[in-house]
Amino acid sequence: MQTYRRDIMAIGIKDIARLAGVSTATVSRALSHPGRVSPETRAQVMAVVEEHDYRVNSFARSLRVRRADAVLALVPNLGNPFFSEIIAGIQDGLTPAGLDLLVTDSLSQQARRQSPVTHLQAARADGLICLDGALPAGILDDLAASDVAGRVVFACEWPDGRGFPVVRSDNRAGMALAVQHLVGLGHRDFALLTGPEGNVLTRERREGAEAALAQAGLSLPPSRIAGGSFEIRDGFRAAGDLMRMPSRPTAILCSSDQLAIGCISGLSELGVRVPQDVSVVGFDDIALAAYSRPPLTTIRQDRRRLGRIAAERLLSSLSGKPLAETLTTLPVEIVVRRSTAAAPAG
Amino acid sequence: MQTYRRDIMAIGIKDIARLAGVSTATVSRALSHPGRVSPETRAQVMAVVEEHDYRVNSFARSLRVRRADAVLALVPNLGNPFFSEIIAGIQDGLTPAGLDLLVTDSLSQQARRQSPVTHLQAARADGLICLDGALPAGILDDLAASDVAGRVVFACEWPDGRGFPVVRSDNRAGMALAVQHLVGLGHRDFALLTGPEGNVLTRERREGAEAALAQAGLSLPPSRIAGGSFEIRDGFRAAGDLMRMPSRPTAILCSSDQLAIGCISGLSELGVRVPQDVSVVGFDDIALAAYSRPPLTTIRQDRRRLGRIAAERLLSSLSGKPLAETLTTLPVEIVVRRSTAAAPAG
DNA sequence: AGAAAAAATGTAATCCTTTACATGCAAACC
DNA sequence: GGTTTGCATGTAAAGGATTACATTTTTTCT
Repeated sequence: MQTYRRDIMAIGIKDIARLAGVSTATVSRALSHPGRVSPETRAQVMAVVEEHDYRVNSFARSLRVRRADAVLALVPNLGNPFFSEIIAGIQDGLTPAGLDLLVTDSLSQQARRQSPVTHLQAARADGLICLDGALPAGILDDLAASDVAGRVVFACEWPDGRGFPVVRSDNRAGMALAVQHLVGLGHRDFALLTGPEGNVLTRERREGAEAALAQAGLSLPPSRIAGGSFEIRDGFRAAGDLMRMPSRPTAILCSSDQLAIGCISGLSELGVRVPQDVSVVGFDDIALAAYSRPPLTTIRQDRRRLGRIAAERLLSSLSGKPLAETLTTLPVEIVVRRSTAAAPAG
Repeated sequence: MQTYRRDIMAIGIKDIARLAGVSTATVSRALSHPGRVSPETRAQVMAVVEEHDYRVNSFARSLRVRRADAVLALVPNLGNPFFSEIIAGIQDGLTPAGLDLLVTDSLSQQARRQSPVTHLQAARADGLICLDGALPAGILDDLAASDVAGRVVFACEWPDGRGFPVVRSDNRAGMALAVQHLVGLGHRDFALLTGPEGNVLTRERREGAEAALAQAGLSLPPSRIAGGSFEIRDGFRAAGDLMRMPSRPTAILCSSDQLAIGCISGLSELGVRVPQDVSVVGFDDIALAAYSRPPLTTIRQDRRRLGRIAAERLLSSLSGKPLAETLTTLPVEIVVRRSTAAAPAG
């Protein structure tokens, strides 16, 4: 329990009013609606404001105007650097509108046994951008409740069949691009490294891969599917599992760059050469992808843009504009580097 | 300019009071000081609160108690994943105390032409954890002003000679560890990849390297110092520069893992083998370090712990406890992997 | 010049809680 | 039994801004 108390406001609007010889209403107007006071008065007020370095108390202001001018971003796990770029994009989208950004992760929310909805209900944030598609049903019910409807958008990940507005990358198309690239190089024998069970991205990327393979007359037997998280270490582990199989794939589709890098690391340990023996493609195009050894062929998704668009969507939803479309799908592209090559003969 | 306005609070303390048949004072006490109301009354109030899912309006509350229950973290650049782990640590430190976390980066602060001090003065946050050691002098002056004194702590980076409380890793010792390791492997010819000019970490790590080399009777001529940022691409570039020199170093000290990974990537492009021809050591031990090729020998700093301790320091400073020490230096350790080996003969 | 319209400013209510102080009432004491 | 003490609760005053409405001053128009 906190016990401190700060004299946060040394000086208030009343003091400014007194010093400038006007009423508090005029001070308020001079600051928020400069056009509605005479130039002389404004100058006079501003001089006093500057001199004393006065700032409006945002609590009093928010209380009165019933607006927080802040948005909450909920990340599954703050420690995961994957999200930082999206957060930066959200910040980009919020800054021009003058909104602040609050950040929490699902883990610490649970630790405090509170739902992100609390923040909305407690009026601390005007809206929520949720990067966690795996929220418990109870929380999703809360989010769907009328009093927060129109104040939530999901980005990157999303929960199924709930009808929330979503901004995401085209995960299916991404995997299709990867498959087409590899098929073009003569690969016929594929494996897939998936993300965590139950995750939407895992599912979409798997389905995208399967659809594109089917199109090429190929299929993905269960024995060729490994993974279980987006983390490096599971890519490393999965590489081992895959190579222990009697027949080996020549191409490995990874659901994240981290998986791909771990996978390549694991393959190297086993003496398997990338791309001569096995081609590997990642997903995301994180900064390191271009500099790992070998440089990683991957699917680029513009995470920063994704964050920015999510923020913009939320903003327009907050200002009452109906959303043109509830599902926004951003294009992805393939970046061919050197972790993929023609399938080995035989 | 925002124009929306939300009926953020559907239901207020007055409604709860009416429905429970008590006064607002009693409702408030039932929620914040449960011991000060009779068990029956409390149960009755709680029932109504639960039923209507009431949350106190945090603005009204903060206005009254003059406390935000939130802390602002200022990052140089939100897009840089290096900071995510520190942020997670800060969250860890804040959560038990029930404080929220606001995040901004220096870039968007500048874009909005406002200083982080604004947030403190506007009472939006009780304290500031600053991860940016390169703030302009004007802002540092503001931070040093009496009304925010005791509400700021620097973490990871810090400004020089200002006397702010700082939590940091032992950068000098880290570099010394790296040098000793390499000297032990027979290396005599060193190069250093530095971070951005003017950065404290750049300076501390350079000085640490130079001191440790001096101790071993070695030195670092200016021609052996390259870099200029912590980014991968500069590591890549610097590798090229270094290898174009008439005589080549056998060991490269990098001021970040990103530099090291870029450097190894650049060396590989040039056909220089790591660690057979050149040993490379990084700094930070980011997640990828263990899985890059070759796995990176590096200096581990516990970023999460650093964030947590910074948060705890701030918290105790906010509650008026005088800080035992203004400078907290966390230990680092060397993690030997496979990017370092005995110096090549001759 | 006088009336009407527009602009500038002021007064005071309002946003929602918390909490100092007052009140009432029951238990504890001598 | 009559004070004293202590608990449970209520009343009402902050807390610092915004803004509807009222008022005054200035401009514009005929």
